[in-house]
Amino acid sequence: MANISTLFVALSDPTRRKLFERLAMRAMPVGELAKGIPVTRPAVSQHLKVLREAGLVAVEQDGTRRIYSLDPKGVELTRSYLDRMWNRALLGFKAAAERTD
Amino acid sequence: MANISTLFVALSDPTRRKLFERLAMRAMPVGELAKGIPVTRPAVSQHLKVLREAGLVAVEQDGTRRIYSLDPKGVELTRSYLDRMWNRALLGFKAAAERTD
DNA sequence: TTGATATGTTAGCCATTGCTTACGTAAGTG
DNA sequence: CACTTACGTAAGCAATGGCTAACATATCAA
Repeated sequence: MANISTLFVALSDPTRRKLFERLAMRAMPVGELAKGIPVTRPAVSQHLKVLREAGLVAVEQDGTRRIYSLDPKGVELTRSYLDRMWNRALLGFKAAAERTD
Repeated sequence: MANISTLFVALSDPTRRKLFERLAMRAMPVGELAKGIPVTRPAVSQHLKVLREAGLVAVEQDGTRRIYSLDPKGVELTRSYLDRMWNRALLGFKAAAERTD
């Protein structure tokens, strides 16, 4: 799981992001997630698979239901990628400023 | 520019991410960016347009060349979105833990 | 102006992907 | 056991998107 590509692809779809945002509020089973989202339940399952394989959400079985929740792992990986790029840019700006002296 | 959708869509393509990463190292004109990337220069221009409209890179004209550089704005917006989701999840975990007591 | 350099834009093609419908599966209930 | 509930999977379709080739534009130099 969880290369950068998979993470950004997962978060690039509006429906998937909506699911992700609701799971950030609180853990939920698939059926409840499907309500209030204008796509069918199978579509939700497919989206959850993408989010899960990216490491952005986690599943826990409870009887016949599967409780999905936000997975810190994927969030952290995405954040660290952006931080890395940001730090690179800072170093670059600094180097450029010193060359200007 | 710069709704969350546009940002994640921009970063979800490997070629665009490669351009973004190189611009994080240092500012560059289009021609130099196109070298070392296995797509044609027009494709690079199209990708840069997407990154620019997302607020992830900025342009500055220098004669016939256009120098692209990383734009902190888009990076910051993406980071803050992830932080927001992460904080939501923390609140949720906390509330769930208190209900368990 | 003429030419060269550097870049953006357009049209069209092919692969990807998000959606629905239909089906498969597994855990509870009578 | 049969039945229901909750969910995942597969097939097929329509829309999106990234790519190339060809063209348009703009700046500088001679």
